[in-house]
Amino acid sequence: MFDTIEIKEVKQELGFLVKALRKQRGLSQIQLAKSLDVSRTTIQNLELGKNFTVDTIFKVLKEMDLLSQLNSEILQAKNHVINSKSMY
Amino acid sequence: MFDTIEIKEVKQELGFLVKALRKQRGLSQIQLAKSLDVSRTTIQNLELGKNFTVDTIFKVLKEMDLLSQLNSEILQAKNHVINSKSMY
DNA sequence: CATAAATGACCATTATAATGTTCAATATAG
DNA sequence: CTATATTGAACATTATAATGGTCATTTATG
Repeated sequence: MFDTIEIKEVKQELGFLVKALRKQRGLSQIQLAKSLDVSRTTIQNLELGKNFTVDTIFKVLKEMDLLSQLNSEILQAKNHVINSKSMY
Repeated sequence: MFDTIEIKEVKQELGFLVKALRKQRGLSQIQLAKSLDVSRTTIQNLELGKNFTVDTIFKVLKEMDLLSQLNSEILQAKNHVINSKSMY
């Protein structure tokens, strides 16, 4: 019913987002990698939708000033769970 | 200025969210792990805010019917980048 | 156009996430 | 309370993400 979307597709979309954010700031993969203290290969794999760790994507989001927003949405989702009765 | 929040803290919050979602559905770590085809240790590390891969958290979000929502927010963020002029 | 910069791809090595197990501490149920 | 289930912790092993390098292709620049 819900979430027929594939994990692979979401990873690819996330990669496209990172690439767009990076280009918006006029950074090359090497420049971004250095500022995050990761390798260019890691940035490349992230942008191409391969598997990667939350540390990697969170470093990017923090650099792009999006980490606080994500945290807020996590807290919001958590409160939603707490305030709703279980249907299970 | 922005995003003084720490990566470690966001990982912990994400772990709390997963734990809340799991308990809402009345599942044990073992039950969730089996349904996602991962080990209990992986679920445990996720809930305790250790490092983990996007595959792991995306499997959880898909099981909890939250993956489509995340994908929508990624697309929204991407469109926001595209439609805004670069300040850099 | 020519030249330089950036990216995608590939590969060997290293670091670490994932697995599977055991055990003590907690929480839950009877 | 007692018994059972669940969870946090620690560990060795395995799988794989991260690294650093090269090279061909693509993209930007003069």
